[in-house]
Amino acid sequence: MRWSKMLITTLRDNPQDAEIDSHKLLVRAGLVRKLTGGLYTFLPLGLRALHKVTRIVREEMDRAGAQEILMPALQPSELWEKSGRLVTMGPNMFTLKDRAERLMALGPTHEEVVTDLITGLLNSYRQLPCTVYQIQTKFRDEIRPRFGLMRSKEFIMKDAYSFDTSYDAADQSYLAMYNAYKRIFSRCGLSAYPVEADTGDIGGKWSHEFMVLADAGEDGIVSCPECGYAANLERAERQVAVATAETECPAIEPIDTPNAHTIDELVRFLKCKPRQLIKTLIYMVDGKPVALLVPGDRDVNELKVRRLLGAKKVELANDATVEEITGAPVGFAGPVGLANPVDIYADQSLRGASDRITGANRADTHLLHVDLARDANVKEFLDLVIVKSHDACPHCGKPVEIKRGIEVGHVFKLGTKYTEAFQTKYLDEKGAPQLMVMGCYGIGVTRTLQAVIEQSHDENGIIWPISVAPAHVALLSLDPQDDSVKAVVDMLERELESRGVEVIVDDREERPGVKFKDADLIGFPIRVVVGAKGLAKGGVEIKERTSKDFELVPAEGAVEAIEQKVRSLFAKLEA
RNA sequence: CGGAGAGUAGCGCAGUCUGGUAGCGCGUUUGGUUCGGGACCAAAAGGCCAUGGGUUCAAAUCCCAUCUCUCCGACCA
Repeated sequence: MRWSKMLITTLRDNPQDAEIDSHKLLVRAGLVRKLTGGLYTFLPLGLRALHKVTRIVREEMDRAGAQEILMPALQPSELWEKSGRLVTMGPNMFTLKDRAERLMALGPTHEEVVTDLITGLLNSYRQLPCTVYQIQTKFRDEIRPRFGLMRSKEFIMKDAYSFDTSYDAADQSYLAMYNAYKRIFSRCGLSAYPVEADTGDIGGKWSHEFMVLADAGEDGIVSCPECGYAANLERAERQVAVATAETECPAIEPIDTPNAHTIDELVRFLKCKPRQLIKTLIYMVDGKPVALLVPGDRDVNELKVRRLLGAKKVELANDATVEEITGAPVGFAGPVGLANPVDIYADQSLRGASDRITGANRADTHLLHVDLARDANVKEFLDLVIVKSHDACPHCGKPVEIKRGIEVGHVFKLGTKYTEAFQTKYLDEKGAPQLMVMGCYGIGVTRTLQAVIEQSHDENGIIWPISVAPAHVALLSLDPQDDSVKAVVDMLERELESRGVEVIVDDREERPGVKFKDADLIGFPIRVVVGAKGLAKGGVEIKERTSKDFELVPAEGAVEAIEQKVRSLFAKLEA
């Protein structure tokens, strides 16, 4: 393939609207072009790389025994009513009406469609287990698309769904996908690792996310270097020391704290430590106000609250509600003496908390010497807070670390959430109808592509792992007019292509520097340089994108040497 | 949706405060000199200054409204 004939436009400057390196490089290397926020066109080079990823995904899905299907992106909204997700997923969905005024949705995911499909398709234990997958464009009306392909309104997802006769059997299907995922990401040259995750709107009992470590990642990952525990920050738990026997707590004493609304202000004013304070936050849980108590140096994890209280929606109450519940302006809430008592939940670390400072539910006043057991009516002690670095690992008690990561895949044990809603049953050996047990498994294909770039680049550009590179080899013809150079270039292109090595020949009338810069920017794993000078010195130059030096190989032996290099780069990824 | 910033040539930007002929660099086209890590000289093409409305003799510039994009929070592959 000839560079001069291809639609390749590299940019010297970073695009003004890109923030993270991978996004800048996607645009600068001419892989994608933005149409508008959250919508991108894949240009030839970008599409080639994307196809590499989808091919790997396909191969590994097939190897794991999943069967490829293709479901409609356009779906009737009744399906979503049936599963009850029109409410939870609703705002994220693009909906429209057909000419008969029927409400339709552009699929953000396909649990509904696939469950509906299987319900009518399979009805015997003999047909199970069954795992199907598709690679398809998904649509989500993201509140804030960002970072290029990382979070966009339209993206390509591989979604797979498993159907089994029992929870044990479903565990096997889950494991098969889990292992396939590990292979997929390592074949893409990514170091992705699984962490425990929240199941969110998809639902189900248990899930793992596959995370690519990157500072630009949107997720926090809690991990324990000691025992290997790893979880999404949203999900992560911590061990809490058993409350020691407290000394006798003095009687409650109000204290004036003018204008001290925040923990910081209080700490400065009272000259105490944040952990001596108890933060009282009024939350709306499915429309009902509750009070949540956490230590002064902690933040509430709203996802945990949602899960523990079995709620659909959890949000901080507005100022008016806070004033109504506490009888005081925002900033002075406390568990003792609420004007309109509500259910009080406290973080587990506050069990036995004594001699603490809380708001007094009165303007500019706090209470000293509060003993939760004695003075407050706590309904339940729960794990409510966001884990911090150095917290105790929930498994082994050693301090945990917090890193950032990009979620490239997510596997869920769904159980019967959807098969129940759709009455997806099979007949067992005794002829009795049973609900199927489901799992679902997603990979953000376009996001994975960007994650590769985020994890593998330098100041000169992308460093493609050979498995996903737009082409294996960039063949630079430094003197396109020179007959001997031309002869070698033509021979190499022909021979390499006949052996299945993908080559892009830079045959442009450009100075060498331009070609070197572009080859580095786009990030071809192998660079072959043919120039009059090199030929005079004895041959062509072969260089890996990752190394500084090149090998000079006689033109006659170059094809073998290049093919060898391609093979060994692939072998490294398989290892 | 809340908070912050930005829309001027394909890309990156100046000009806006203080109204008066729309500019620079890269890229593109043509000619020439160059040619192993983003060359140089000369010439050229390319703009409804986001949109709509005002103010003014005169608006990229001042005022009002709208739209779009980017960043920080909640959502997610």
